[in-house]
Amino acid sequence: MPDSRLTIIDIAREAGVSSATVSRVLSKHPNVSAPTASRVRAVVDKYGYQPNSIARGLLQRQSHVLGIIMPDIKHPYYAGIFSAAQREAEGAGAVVQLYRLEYNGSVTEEFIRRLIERRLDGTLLTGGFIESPNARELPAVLGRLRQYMPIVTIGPEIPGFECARVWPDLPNGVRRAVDHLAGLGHKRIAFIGATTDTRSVGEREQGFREGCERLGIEAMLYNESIHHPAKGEESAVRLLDGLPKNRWPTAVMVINDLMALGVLKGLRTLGLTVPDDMAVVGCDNQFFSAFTDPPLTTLNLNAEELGRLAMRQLISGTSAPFVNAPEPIVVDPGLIIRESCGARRREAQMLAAESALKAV
Amino acid sequence: MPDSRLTIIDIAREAGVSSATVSRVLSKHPNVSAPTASRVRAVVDKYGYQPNSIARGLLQRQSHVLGIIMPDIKHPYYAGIFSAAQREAEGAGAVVQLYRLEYNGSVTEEFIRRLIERRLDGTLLTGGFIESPNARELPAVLGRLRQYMPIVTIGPEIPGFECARVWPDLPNGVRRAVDHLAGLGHKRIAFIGATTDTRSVGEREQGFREGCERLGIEAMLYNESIHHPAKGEESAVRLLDGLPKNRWPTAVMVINDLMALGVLKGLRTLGLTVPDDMAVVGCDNQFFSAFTDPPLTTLNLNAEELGRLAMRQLISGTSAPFVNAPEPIVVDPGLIIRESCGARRREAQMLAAESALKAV
DNA sequence: ATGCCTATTGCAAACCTTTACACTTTGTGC
DNA sequence: GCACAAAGTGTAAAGGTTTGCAATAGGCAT
Repeated sequence: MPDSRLTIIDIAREAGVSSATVSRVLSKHPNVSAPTASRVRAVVDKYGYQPNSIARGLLQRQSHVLGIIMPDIKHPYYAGIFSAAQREAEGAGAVVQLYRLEYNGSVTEEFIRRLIERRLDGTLLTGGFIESPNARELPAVLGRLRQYMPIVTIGPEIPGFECARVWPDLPNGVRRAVDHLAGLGHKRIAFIGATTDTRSVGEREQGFREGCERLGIEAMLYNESIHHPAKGEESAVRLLDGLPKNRWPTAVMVINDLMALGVLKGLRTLGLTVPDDMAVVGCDNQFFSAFTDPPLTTLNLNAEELGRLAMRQLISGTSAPFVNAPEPIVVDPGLIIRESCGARRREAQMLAAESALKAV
Repeated sequence: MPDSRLTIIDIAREAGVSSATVSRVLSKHPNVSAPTASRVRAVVDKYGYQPNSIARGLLQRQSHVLGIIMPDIKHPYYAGIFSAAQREAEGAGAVVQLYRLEYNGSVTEEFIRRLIERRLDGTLLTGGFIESPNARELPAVLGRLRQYMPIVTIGPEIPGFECARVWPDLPNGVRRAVDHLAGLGHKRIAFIGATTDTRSVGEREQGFREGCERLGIEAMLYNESIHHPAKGEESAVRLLDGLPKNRWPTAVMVINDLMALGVLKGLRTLGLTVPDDMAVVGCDNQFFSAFTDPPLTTLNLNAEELGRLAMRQLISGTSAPFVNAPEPIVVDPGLIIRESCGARRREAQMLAAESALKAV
């Protein structure tokens, strides 16, 4: 592989100039005469020479590589974040590396080492591992990482560690969904949450409780340990378990669309009709949510927007890395109203009644 | 940020040894006396020193960074590949970078430059851009890339360019699905494919044609330009368009599960029941496919297996980069039978009939 | 005491760029 | 003709590590 060992020195020799001049030509430095520049460029093109960004990075202490740390790229929520973040980085001439850290994992010293070693230009963290309130070591270990690179999180505030961050206003979003369901006449609403003690769960639950309380609605809470459609299917059963029919919830808010997908199937299996027997609201607005049966009403967390904003922060931070943490960016989730909550049907009925009235 | 500038020289000075000795301690080289080693380690721990992998990479001409080039990480098929590939790389102490290249993009000289510049240890390519039969420049441009790093593709053979690759046996897989539908009594089967001229489309279509021909079944082909559930919803209408009812297809094979999701919705809207009025078979076995209504029978392409195998090849290739291309690894897709094809229902009916017979 | 072998350590080159600084040449204004 | 500035180019250092080779010291056989 002759080409791959080709260095700037070889090009310089062939063009009859010094390596400095070649470097200047390649980086479009103005102080190069036109004839020299074109001679150099000819040699560069002839051999297809491409400078080694590793060597450049060493000298300039900038790798143009950004790390993204998240639990599971297969989960559409994280895929959305990653995708948008990658695009944003690409636009800035940088490239992203994925580091996986499990939902319930923790940011260990050892994990941090792997990041530091790479001398990244910055790191974007998101996932349960930065949300756990009892991770006492988190501020210290992240503080250490920050000595090497700027950090941005998509997550809640971390007590004892300030940094740039982006986060959806979950309590408000969920409250909005509860308001909507209440407006449709529901008096008993269930919430299928999670047993894991993370903020992204806690804030949803909080929003739900508050929303119900404010409206004097009966809040029924169920938690699941893992989040997968199959688990959602099971939890549909739990919703009614041991309750007389007149105490059944008439609506259910599900912690994410993946689970909601399972809940829909579970309700179907039980012979219940959505939204007539049970209204369902999900969370995430996944690509599949518009195509479930019935199409899912869901809280749009706007994963891509989160990813885009976070990466933008990170990129602007890399040029001025150690300023004080800016105000967190809060993204307000919007409710996407489809069929599963019954609002559309009701709208249609009202319209029909109206025109019937007119006809009389 | 004092720590971040800490070099091996500083550690060496503090420990009263040379940088060579520190390096040997850190890389577990045997020729270091126990007292020296522990003294060095103490200093390393004291400052939390972490070697700079950029500098190491420059010297060793190995970055332990692998590139993955694909169209869209949000698509669950690609997410599966990426996820599995990342895990495999992680297990080998390497890290992956994502480079996005649109479905219908082409591997340009400029794009290749960006990869070469990074001096990656290897590249995994997958997506329509390596499948187009009329991409005349592909062998040349990939050949150039290969001068710098080993290449593995998840894709069909590229005429004029040999490299390690992994690919599902699509014709055989689709034929298997057709056989299955024929076995259920279907005589007119539709295929919703794509207008794009890529091998992953062509091979499916080929398998479908051959499968139908062999069994004397009427093959009805429909192509869509883009693949999204919304488009699938539309294409459900096209399936019946202008046909007398007795000429309607009774089963449809859809190019992927995403589209199938839309087709299911479209059929529902038309008032058709799946699988009674129309059997549906998808392709990909996505996480949501088990939870559609009805659960989708689908051809399992095993994206994760593809990603895992490809990355494994790449990693083994990085140690011996320029050997002749090995035999391609062919993964045989399996048919996952759920409800949407009607086989389950039929099974149940036969069972019921049987026991009824016994009862008589 | 001599020679040889081994274990340990240090020296210095190499990896490939970029860039501050110095030098040469040419042009301009007086 | 001279001082000075500007433009173009080269030299060499720097970035942080690894590693071949040399050097030193100690142990052991002769």
